[in-house]
Amino acid sequence: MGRPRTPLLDRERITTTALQLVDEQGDFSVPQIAKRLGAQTGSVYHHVDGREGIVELLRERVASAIDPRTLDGTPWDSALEAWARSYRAAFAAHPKAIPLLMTSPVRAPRVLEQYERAVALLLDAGFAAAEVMPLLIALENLVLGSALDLTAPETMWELTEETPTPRLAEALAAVGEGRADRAFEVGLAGFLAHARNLLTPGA
Amino acid sequence: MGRPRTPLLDRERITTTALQLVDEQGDFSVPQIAKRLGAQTGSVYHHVDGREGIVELLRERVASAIDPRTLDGTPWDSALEAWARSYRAAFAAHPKAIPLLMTSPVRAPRVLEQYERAVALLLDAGFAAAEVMPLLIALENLVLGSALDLTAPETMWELTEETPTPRLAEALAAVGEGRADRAFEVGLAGFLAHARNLLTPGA
DNA sequence: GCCGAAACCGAAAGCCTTTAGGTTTACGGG
DNA sequence: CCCGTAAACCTAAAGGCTTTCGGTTTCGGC
Repeated sequence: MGRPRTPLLDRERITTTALQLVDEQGDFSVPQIAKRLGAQTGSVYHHVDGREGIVELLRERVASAIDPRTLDGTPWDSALEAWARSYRAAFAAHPKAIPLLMTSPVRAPRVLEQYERAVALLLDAGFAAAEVMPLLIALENLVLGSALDLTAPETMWELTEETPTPRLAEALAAVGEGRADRAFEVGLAGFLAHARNLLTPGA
Repeated sequence: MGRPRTPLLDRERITTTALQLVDEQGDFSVPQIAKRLGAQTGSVYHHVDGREGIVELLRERVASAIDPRTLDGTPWDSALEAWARSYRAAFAAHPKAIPLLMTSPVRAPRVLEQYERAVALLLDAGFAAAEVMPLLIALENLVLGSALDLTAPETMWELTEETPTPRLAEALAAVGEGRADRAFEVGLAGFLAHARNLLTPGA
């Protein structure tokens, strides 16, 4: 006991282990992390700001896969589309983490910076200040919502025989594998068309 | 002790108390419910299928405010729009319940029936079977996402002084009060336009 | 070589979910 | 009217979680 010769814990390893647990189970706990890293539960708290702090580390880790250069592209709508796709791909790589990340406020600097740049992109494109956030929020809802769908169909609707829903079952069967992807494409196309029309009506 | 002359607990009262707690705190626990109803924790489990069962009761309760007659309207796009607004209003009445309801599968018969009828509406309108679910999922994402925004601005982004985000702050200030509502309107308009164009291209 | 800081352990408080067995009351059939 | 069964509640407990606190050993800078 006492301080070990080579450290057992650090923020990197804690984050990696937490993400592994989330990918496997859809959730994590501090004792689980400690056990996998061969340490005691309490020791984790020396490196991290409580459970919420670990969630924030997960957010940074997942969001680090978003390519910020997409926001440098032109024209603005192509840049926004590329950003949305990169955003979605990052979260799609860890679909089970999405419920965890959607329900707590965004504190992570990396993520806030991306939004700062997205706001700048739209303002520079000529959107009114009051229009920008509604657009970005709508886009975020689209990205996260459709990424949430990636956690298997059964996760969202649980069809039972007591409640017959033949046409719902039919529609679910018809769309097949790429269900979540198609919902994303549908939503994204609609969003971009509407945004373009907002900027230059009837163009 | 023993069986009381007049019952302390039933599913109705448990649901109502749970919803009160969620409206106040954004969450509930079984001991909290029991305490408010003057019973012991374990007794609640005689009426309800565990914590998950209470969540499902909450879903039914909240969703019961959705007006199913909206889906009977014509034309299909007006009906869908009315349904989306009613759907959103129901969840907007209990914004803090949304994180709880978004992360667990839908089992509630009342809710499944609504989806069954929405599918029927779109199929009868002429949409291809494979198109229906992507559309409904996109709409659901829009409704729940923008309803989630209603839980106060601070809940979503926590701006700190260490990470300067002037233009994000500017955009947030510019949109002001009705932020979530505007995001919904923007998203809904875009969605409907896109759906109409899917059915009759270029009309 | 010393001393403060860092990293870990052990233990504990206080919450939670869920199950099990015991006790009293209500209700329906004989 | 009586009696047995089922319902509704309580007490108790197991096992998990988050978080804090004090103690112990090791590292690193001076």
